[in-house]
Amino acid sequence: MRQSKFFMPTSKETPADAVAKSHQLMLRGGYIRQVTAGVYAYLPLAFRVLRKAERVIEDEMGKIGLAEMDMPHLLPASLWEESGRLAKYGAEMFRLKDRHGRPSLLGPTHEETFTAVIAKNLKSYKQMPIALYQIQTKFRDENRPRFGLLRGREFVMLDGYSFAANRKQLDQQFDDQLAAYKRIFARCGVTVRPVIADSGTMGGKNSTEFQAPAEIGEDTIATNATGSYSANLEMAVSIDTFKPVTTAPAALKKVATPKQETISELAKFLAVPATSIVKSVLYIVDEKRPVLVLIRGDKAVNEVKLTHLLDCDSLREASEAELADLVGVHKGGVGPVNATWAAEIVADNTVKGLTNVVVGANETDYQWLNANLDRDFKVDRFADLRVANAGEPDPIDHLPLKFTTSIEVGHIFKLGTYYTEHMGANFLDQNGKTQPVIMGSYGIGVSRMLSAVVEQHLTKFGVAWPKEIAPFSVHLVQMKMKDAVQTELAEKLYQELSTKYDVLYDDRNERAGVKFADSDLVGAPVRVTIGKQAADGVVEVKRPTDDQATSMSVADMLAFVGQELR
RNA sequence: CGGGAAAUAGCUCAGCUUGGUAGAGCGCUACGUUCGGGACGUAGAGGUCGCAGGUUCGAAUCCUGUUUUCCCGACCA
Repeated sequence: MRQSKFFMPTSKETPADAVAKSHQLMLRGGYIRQVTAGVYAYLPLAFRVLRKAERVIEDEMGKIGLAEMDMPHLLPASLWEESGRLAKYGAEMFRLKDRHGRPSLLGPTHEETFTAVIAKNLKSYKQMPIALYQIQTKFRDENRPRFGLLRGREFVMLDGYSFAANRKQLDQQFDDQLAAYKRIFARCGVTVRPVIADSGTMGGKNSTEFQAPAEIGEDTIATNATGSYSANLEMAVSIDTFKPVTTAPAALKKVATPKQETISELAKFLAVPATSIVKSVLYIVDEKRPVLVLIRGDKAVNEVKLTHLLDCDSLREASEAELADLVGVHKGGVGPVNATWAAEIVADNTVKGLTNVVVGANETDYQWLNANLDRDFKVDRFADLRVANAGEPDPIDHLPLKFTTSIEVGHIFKLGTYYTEHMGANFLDQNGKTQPVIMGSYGIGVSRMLSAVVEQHLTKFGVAWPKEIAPFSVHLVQMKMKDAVQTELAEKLYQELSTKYDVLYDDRNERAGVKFADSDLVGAPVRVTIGKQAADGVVEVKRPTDDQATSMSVADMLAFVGQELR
């Protein structure tokens, strides 16, 4: 490609709206342009990277025997009614009506669509195991799109679905996907950690996210030093190292704690450690059931764990208005003693073994002292409901957990029979018995992965693209367009290199500084500069991570390029 | 969805407090001088000041509404 014909509007200045480095780089480098919030035009550079990443995915999917296909983006809402997700998916979905008034939507994911097709066309165990995938644009009306391609309202995703007649087949399919995903990320130059993850409201097992540690990111992962344990913070389990001191139960006593709304304020006011306070948080479950959650004062409630325990579709903290209505107190005064308004009281394991604790008295500005479990309040269920803390021992090897912000670039899990049961995707097994098809679900955020790659491969002035997905493999930069000797050599090398590699030839009549700066933004694995030494058949070679270029003969350069791009 | 901020030239921003008819740098065009890390000079093109209404002799500036974008949080198969 001749750069004079290419389109990459670069700029010196950083756009004001971009915060993430990857976002800035892609805007400055002319990779993307925003069209509206969370929606971007992929300019030629980004498009090339995207296409190459897709080719890597197609290659690896082919290796594990998956056929690629393409589902429609425009879907009837009725499909989602069948699965029961129309209401659950809620505001995230782009909904529209066609001219006949039929409710429709733009596909945010395609479990339903695949299951519907399978339900009609897969009838025998002999047709399984089988798995299919597609790479296409998804639509999600995100509340808050951000960081460029990291979270868009329109984004490119690989989504794959496996269909199995039995658990063993599913396990094999899952393992194949896991291996393929590892190869895909390795080839795309993304450093990832597979972590234990939540599988969401539709259930599922072995939920594994591929997390790319980066400076920015929307997730936090907890890992130990050896990597024997790594989990998304929302699922992370850690060992509580606090050892409660048991004291003889003392008499319950009500004390005034005016205007003490938080645990730290309360601890200071009463001169007790936070570990002697039991925090009570009222949750509204599925918009109707008030559930009181107890946890030791120094810990925080993990809502994902709580959702799993309660097996609910939604939950949220009660609002001040609801607290006033149900309990008659401000936040901070809620407690488990005589909490008759709670449909259920659940507690985190940290509450076990505590004696003579401080709890809210269900009266604004009053707390009970010396409250004791079973004597003064009851707990219906105990479970691990807390957010793990950095530094706590992991549950496998008891090594301290380290927290890292990261980008979720992939997610695979064993979905099971949720959709197939709801949508009647059944088959006949060897015994002629009807069974629901067992599904697996696999996804990679392809456009998001671009952000992750850039975040992980930034250089001082630009980016160093991994060779398999670099927009160009070689950037041929001619210093002086008016120099006939340079032009002759450049044209010759352009032809020669183009037979084997993707070459961008900077044939623009620009100053050296402009060319180098743009070249840093293109981030090709090898830059070949044709300058003053062209007459001697000498060129300069530089990789994005090299501090300076190296002069070498054309022959050496060709060998070097071959080595680098092998 | 809650909280905060912003919207003026293609980009980055100033001007607004204290109303008087639009500015800078970069980019763009032409010419000249330069020519290996985003050159310099001269001359130019380019703006419904997000939109609507109000106050006023007069509004980028003050008031009201509205739209959009960004940030923090919540949410996120």
